[in-house]
Amino acid sequence: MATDRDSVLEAAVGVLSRRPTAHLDEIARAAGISRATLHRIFPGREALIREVGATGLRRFAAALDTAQIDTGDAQSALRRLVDALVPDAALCAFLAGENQLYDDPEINELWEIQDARVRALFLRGQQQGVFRIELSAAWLSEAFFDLVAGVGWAVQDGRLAPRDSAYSLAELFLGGALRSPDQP
Amino acid sequence: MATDRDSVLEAAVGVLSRRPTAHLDEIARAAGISRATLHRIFPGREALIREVGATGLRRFAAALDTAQIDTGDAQSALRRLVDALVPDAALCAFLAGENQLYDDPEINELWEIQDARVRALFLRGQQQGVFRIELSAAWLSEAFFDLVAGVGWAVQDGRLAPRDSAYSLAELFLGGALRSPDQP
DNA sequence: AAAGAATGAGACATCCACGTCTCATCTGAC
DNA sequence: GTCAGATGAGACGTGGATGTCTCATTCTTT
Repeated sequence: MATDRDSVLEAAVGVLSRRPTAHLDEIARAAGISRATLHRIFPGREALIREVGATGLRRFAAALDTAQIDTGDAQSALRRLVDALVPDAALCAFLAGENQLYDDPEINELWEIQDARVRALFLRGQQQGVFRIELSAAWLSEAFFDLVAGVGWAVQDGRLAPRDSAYSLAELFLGGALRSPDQP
Repeated sequence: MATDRDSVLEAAVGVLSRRPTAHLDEIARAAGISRATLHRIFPGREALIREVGATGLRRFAAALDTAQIDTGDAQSALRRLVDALVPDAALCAFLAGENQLYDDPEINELWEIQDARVRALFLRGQQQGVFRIELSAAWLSEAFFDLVAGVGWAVQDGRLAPRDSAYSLAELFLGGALRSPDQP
C-alpha cells in the first residue's frame, strides 16, 4: 500500500527533522509500526533517509509548480510560493539539516534543479525592479530556504503558530525587520 | 596548553557544523592531531561536543557584549551585533544544527539567557518604533539566528564571500528582499 | 469458520565507532 | 648526549545500533 509508505515517511520526517540521528526504533514507534515492519517497507536506514530526501525534493518541486513561480510579478509569485511551501516546512527543515544527502548524485541533481528555479525567480524579480539588486539572487535564494527551514523547526517545536507561519515568513523575508517609514 | 584546546575546538566546529555525525577520526585529522591525542585532550565525543557548544555560547555572549545591544537605537545595535557575530557564524551554524545540545540543562540555560537578550533587543526596537510590531520579537529573534547560521553554512561552503556576509545578512534581515520604493 | 497474509515481539549475528591500551618515535630541556 | 614528556600509529575490547531471522498473534479474505 502506498498509504503505508507515505504515512511512515511523514512520521520519519517528524522525527528526523528534529533529530537526524534518531534510532530506527524511534522512527518506527513514531510511525506506529514495529521495527520489523519498518524493515519490510524500507531495506535499511540509508534507503529510508534517501526516500525521505527524495520525497522532500518532490514536494518542493510540486510547490514550485503550484505556485507558478514563473508567472506574473515576482512578489506575488514569491507569496504564492510561501503559501505552497509552508505546509511542507518540516520537510525543508529536514533537507536543510541533512547535508549528507547531497553526497548522492541523484538527490544532488534534483536539488540543483529546484534551487536554480528559485534563483531564476529572484533574478526575474530583480530584472522587474521588484527585488533588491544589491543582494545576489543566490543569497536571496539561500536565505529564503534558511527561513523556510527555520519556520519548519519553529512550528515543530511550538515556538511559532502554524497559522502565523506563512505571514511571518513572507513579511520578514520581503519587508525585513525594519518598520517601513511610509507605513506608520 | 590552551592554544591546543582552542585550535582543536576550532577545527571541530569546522567539521561538525557541516556534518554533525562526523567521526572522531575526521575531527582529529582536521585538527592535525591523532585520535589518541584528541582523547587526551577531551575525555570523549560527548565532552567534545559539549565543549564546542559551550564555546559557541560563550562567543555568542561575548558578541552581544561587544555589540552593546542595550545601547543606542536598536537598528544600530543590531548592525553592531551582525558585525560582531559574523566572524563566529560557523559556530552559530553548529549551535543551530546540534539540537541534541539542548538536552544538557547547563547548555540550555546558557542559551536561554542569550536568546532572551536578543529578544529584548527586538522588543526594545519595537518600542522605539524601529522594528515592525506585526512580527513577534520571538520570531524576529529566531529568524535572525537562522540567517546567521545560514551565513555560516554558506561561507563555509564557499557560496558566500566572507567579505559580503555581514552586509548581506544585515541588509536582508533589516530591509527585506523587496526594493524600497523610496530608494530608486 | 478456515486459510492466508501481515504484523509485532523478540532473539540472535554483525558491523562500526568509540574508548583504552601499548609501544615506538619525536621533541625539547638540561 | 641523555632523559622526560608528548605524540602518533596501531591493536584490542566493548557497546550499541543495525540487519536478519523465527514464531506467535492478529487481521483479512473467502
